[in-house]
Amino acid sequence: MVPVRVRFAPSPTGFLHIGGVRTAIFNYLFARHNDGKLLIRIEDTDKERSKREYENDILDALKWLGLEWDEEPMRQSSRVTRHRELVEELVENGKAFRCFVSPEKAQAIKKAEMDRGGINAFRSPDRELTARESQARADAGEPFAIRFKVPSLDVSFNDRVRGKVTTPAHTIDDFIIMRRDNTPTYMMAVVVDDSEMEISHVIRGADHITNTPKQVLLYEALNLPEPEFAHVPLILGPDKKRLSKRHGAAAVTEYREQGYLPDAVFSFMSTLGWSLGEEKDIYTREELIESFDLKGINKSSAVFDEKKLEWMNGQFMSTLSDNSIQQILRPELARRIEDGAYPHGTGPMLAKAVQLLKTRARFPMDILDKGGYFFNDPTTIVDRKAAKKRLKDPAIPDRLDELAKRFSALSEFTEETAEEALRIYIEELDVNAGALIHPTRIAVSGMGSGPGLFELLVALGKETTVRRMRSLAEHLRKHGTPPIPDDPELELPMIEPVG
RNA sequence: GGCCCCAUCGUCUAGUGGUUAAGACACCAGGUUUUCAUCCUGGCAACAGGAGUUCGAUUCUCCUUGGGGUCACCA
Repeated sequence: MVPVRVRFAPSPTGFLHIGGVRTAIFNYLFARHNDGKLLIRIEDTDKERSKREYENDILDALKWLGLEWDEEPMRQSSRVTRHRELVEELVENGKAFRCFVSPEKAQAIKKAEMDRGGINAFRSPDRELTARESQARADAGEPFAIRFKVPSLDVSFNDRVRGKVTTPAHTIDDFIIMRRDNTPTYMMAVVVDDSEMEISHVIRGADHITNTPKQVLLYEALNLPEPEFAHVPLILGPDKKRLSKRHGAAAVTEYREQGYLPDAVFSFMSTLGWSLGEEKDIYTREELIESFDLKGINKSSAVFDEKKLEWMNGQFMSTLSDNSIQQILRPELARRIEDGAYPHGTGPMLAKAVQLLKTRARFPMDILDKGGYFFNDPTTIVDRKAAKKRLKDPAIPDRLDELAKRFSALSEFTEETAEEALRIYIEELDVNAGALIHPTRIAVSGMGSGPGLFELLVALGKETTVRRMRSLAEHLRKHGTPPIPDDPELELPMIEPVG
């Protein structure tokens, strides 16, 4: 049994895409499950488009997801000498040949074949040039690329996901293995590198499926053992088109910025297109490593459902300790205090905000974004609907004032005493509890919904509660309407430092 | 268009030659005289179509349809 060695081989021509991540995850899982190695190979043979910044982005994204690799990442460009050697070898033993046909001409030949409805792949007119003539033209300085001389036998390989895949030889072009500028192409480089890196299993996207027969041909010509192949189905957008930048946040780093937890993304992507056959929705990293198997990979492509990812993020959030959520939020909170968005000295409110809001939040940042009232007096009521519905009774200002007065008189301000005070008052008024509870919630938080009222009041403290209630009462009396934002599109409450 | 691949609720998936075809997300309705963005309960909702094999097909075979991939001197 050969040791398991797999590789993730991104090309640094763009940011790491959420679809690419799944391939990386499958490779990682397969390696860990089998006590094998995961290697990274940067496929940068396209000098024009490869950028070092993308390379860094990709590596950062992998680290963020906890996809630790073994051995140093390798750059394919560092191996061109070796690639050339083997190209040369293929030319010498007649398995590849110099092709002097210009790119334009080759293109025209292919187009002509297609136009007449032909089914034959490109066969270079130069494939049967004698060695001597070929050499002579090269010596004369005529530009050439090197093409592989595709044999006439059909090619097949065994795919661990789809089973046997067979391709008729006449559908495979005499493909280029070295360009006219003397640089080896991807097709040549992958085969040589996978072989020399001793890759046991090539796990990659299904978009590579049609490349595989060509690579198999190369393995045979080079007399190298083939790895196992597993082509995982592509991920689709909601429109059933292959997932791409057009579908919104596609770069992994964007998910990180949006507040997705690495474990949630990891778990979600793992179970997209793979399943164990049991009714379980959420797996931990350990469980995934424990049970991952190529057999569980589906044949059909899957649509990426961001709503479900969001939900899962919420699930993972609730497994996090208050402390680690605070940890995540602390830098941003510090920034907001620095910017003056929140007053100094409000840092300690973070613990309370996290405690009360974490089960309701799907992203850590929700706690800050929707819980600004833990740090600041609300000056407007963002939830217009709630404001209109809950504050229309003209008796509300007086009631808020009266309740505030009663709260203020409490020697101990606890959930029990606060609730008792409110209950007594509603009984006196002979109204529903909601008639007082909702206006109070809006007064202290500016929101129509949130944590249970009494725990919220206690978390904010008596002083703050009373102040905010009186402030809303005053506004209502003075203006006759709730302080709703002028701009109906306005989403964030206007913030003013606490006086 | 050629070639390759795929096909169970809107989405992700489970499943079997005979099942009330299961779960999750989403959605809807309740659980509230304390909201919802948490939690609980319930509901809606699928075997693409047509032949064939079979006592019996969602399951096996073929065709059709639909979807995807790929057809670079990119990777």
